[in-house]
Amino acid sequence: MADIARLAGVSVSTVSRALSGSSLIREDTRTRIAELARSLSYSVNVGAQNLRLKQNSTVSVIVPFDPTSREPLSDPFFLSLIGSLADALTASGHDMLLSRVDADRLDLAARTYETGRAAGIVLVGQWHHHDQLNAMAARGVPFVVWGAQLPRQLYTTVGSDNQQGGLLATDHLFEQGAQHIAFLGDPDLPEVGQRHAGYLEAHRARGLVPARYLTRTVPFVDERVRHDLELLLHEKRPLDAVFASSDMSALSAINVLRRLGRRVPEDVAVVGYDDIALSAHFNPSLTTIRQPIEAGGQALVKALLDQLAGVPSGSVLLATTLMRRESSDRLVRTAAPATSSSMKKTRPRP
Amino acid sequence: MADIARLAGVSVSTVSRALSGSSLIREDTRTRIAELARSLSYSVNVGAQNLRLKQNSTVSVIVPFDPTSREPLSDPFFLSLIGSLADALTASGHDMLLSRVDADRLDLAARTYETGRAAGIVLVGQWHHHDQLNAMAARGVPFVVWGAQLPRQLYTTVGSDNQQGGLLATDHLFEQGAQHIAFLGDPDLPEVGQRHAGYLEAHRARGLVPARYLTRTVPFVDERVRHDLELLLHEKRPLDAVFASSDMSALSAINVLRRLGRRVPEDVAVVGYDDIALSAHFNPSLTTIRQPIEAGGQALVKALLDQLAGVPSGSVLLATTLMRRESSDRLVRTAAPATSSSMKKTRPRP
DNA sequence: GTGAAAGCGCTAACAA
DNA sequence: TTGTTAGCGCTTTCAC
Repeated sequence: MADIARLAGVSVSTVSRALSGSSLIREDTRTRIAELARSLSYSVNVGAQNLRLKQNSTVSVIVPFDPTSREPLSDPFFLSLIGSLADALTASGHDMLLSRVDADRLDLAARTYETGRAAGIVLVGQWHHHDQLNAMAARGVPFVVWGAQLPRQLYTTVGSDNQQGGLLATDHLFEQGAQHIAFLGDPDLPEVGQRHAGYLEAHRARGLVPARYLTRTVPFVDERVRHDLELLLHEKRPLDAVFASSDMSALSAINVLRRLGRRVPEDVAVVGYDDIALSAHFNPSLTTIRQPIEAGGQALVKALLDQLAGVPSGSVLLATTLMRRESSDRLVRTAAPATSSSMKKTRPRP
Repeated sequence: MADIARLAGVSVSTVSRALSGSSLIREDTRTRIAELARSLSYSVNVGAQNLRLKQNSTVSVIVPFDPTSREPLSDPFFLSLIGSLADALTASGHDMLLSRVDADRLDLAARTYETGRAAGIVLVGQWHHHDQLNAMAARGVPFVVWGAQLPRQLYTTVGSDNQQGGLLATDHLFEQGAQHIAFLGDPDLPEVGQRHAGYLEAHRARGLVPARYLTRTVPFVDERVRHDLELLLHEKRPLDAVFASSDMSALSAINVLRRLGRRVPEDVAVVGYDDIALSAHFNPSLTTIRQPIEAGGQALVKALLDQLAGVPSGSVLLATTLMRRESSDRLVRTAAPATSSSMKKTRPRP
C-alpha cells in the first residue's frame, strides 16, 4: 500500500480510503489509485485489515475424528454436509476454515476462535461430549453443532428429528410385517440414542418391548458392523429386519446378510438413516430416513450468524422423511400382490 | 497479552517469549505465565502473529462452480478429494480454507493468496481455463491443480493418467465383446479429453475408428446426460456399450438405459470413471476406472508444499486401475457358464 | 479532500 | 534473564 501511495504521489491514508471506496476521496484520484492497484495486482492484506478492524468473516468448520480409528474423512453424509456448508457460507460471503480435531479433545475446537482465526465455529458431530460443549458455550465461544438436542444444553444444535426418524423407520418395518427388528448403532451417541428412542417408541405403541439382543451397540465403522452382525446371525435368534442408524452401516449390514445367505428384503428387511445421495442406486435400493442436508447446512450457518449478530438462536429440529425403496419392500415381494397395507399392526408375541 | 504481562508483572516481550517457549526465559516465570494464560484461556492471536512474522500456514482449497448451473457442491468424487485434502493438510499442520469461485473467473481464485489469507492454493478442477491458469502461474501465484497435464503448462498438476484410464476402460469393453461403444462426457475438458484420447487409442489399436455419433458431448450434469442418451437410443443406431467419463454419469446412463428397456450389462455394458466410494454397491455394481483419491490429496498437498519451499515440483500422474464389476460383466452372464476368459480379444468388424 | 499520527496484537533486534 | 523500541499492513481520528 505504501508503494501505491508513493507511485500515486499521495499518502497511505488516501490509498486506504480510495480502495475502500470512501466518498471523501475525489473521483479521479480514486480511479487513479484503483487502476494503479490493479496493474500491480495488489490487494489489501486481509490479515492486517482484520487486525485493525477487529473483524473477521471466517467461519471454522470442524469435523472431529475418532481418536482410536482416526478414520479419514470419507463418510458421505458428513462430506455432503460439508459441501452444503461450503455453499451456504460462500453465499453469505464468509470464508470457511475446515479442520479436524481429536473427538476426545473437542475443547481444542475452540482454538480457531480463541486464536482469532475465525469468528465462530460449526461443529459437525457432537459425539459423547455434551459436557465439554456446554463448557465451551459457558466460556462464551460462539458455535453451533450438528447433532441432537439434549437436556440442559447451553449451546445451539441443528439436526434432524432423530426420534421421529427412528419411529418412522421402525413403524415402517412393522408395517412390512417384521417382528424381530435389530437396531444397529451406538445409542451412547446422542443422535443415535434418539433414533433408538424412536425405535423403542414404535415398539411401545404396539405394546411390545424389543428383546435385548436386538439392540446392537456398534460404532459407525464398517468392520465392526460386519463383525457384530455375523455374531448375531450365528446365534440363530429370530431376526427379520434391521434398522441401521446410518446408510453406511445399512450397506455393511446388507453385505453381511447376503454373504450369510439371507435375502434382502425377503428374509431380512433393512432400513438405513441419512439418505445419502446414492442410496437410491444401491442394490437393492436402500429404504432410509432422509436428513435434509442442504437445509441442514443452511440452518447451521444461519444459526451461527444469528448468534454472532447477538440474535438468540434456538436449536433447529429438521423434519425427516421415510424414503421407501427396495431394501425393505416385503409386501410387494413376499405377500400376495393384493395385500397392501391392511395388515398393519401385526401383533407378534401375544 | 498486555493483560497477562500486567498480571504477571512482566513486559509483553517476556510474555511473548514465554508463550513461544523461548529458552531465554527462566523456567519458573515461563510456567507462571503459561498458567496465567491457561486460566484466562488466552491464546496468541494468529492474525497478528502472521502479520508480524510474515508467515502463513493456511492453504486455500478452491472448488470452482459452473456459473450457468451453479451446482451445489455435491459431486461425490470432489467431496472425497476434499476430505482427503483435509486429512493431508491437517496431518501436515496446515489450515484449510475452503471456497468456491465462478469457474469463468478462475483468476479470482488467486485472491485468497493475494490478500494474504493463504500461502498457496489447491484448485480442484481446471475446467477450460488452461490459459488463465498459466497466467496465474506467470504472476507467481503458488498453486497446484487437480486435473490433466497439458502442453506448455506453467503450473503443476496432479491427476490420474486419464488416457491410460480411457484405454483401460475401452479395452475392457472390447474384451467383453462390445462393438459400438459410446463415450459420454465433454472432451473439451482436459481430463475428459484425455479419457477420450484413450478411448480412441483403444479403437486404433484394433484398426478401428469409432463412429462420430458414439462420442456424446455432454457435461457432468445428470439431466443432460439422461437427455442425450435418450436421443441416442431413439436414433436406433447400434450401441452395446457406454464408457462414461464419471461414475455419476454412468449412473445416469444406467438409469436411462433401463428405463428404455435395455438390460445392463447384457444389452449394453457400462463402465464409469472415478470409483467413488459407493460404486461397488450400486445396482448393478459399477465397473469403473479407479482414481486414487487418498493418494491424490496427499500428492496435491506435497506438490504445493514443495513449491512453497522452493523445491521444483513436477506434475504428478497417478496410475489408474480397472475395477471390474457387474455393469460390464458380459462374459459371465451371456456366454455359456463354462466360458471364462479364453475368448478374450474378440475381433469385431473383421 | 488529504495527510500525520496513533494503534490493532504481536515479535525481535538491541540494550541493559 | 528481562525490558525498550520499532514495525508487520492497515484504518481512522484529528488537524489542516
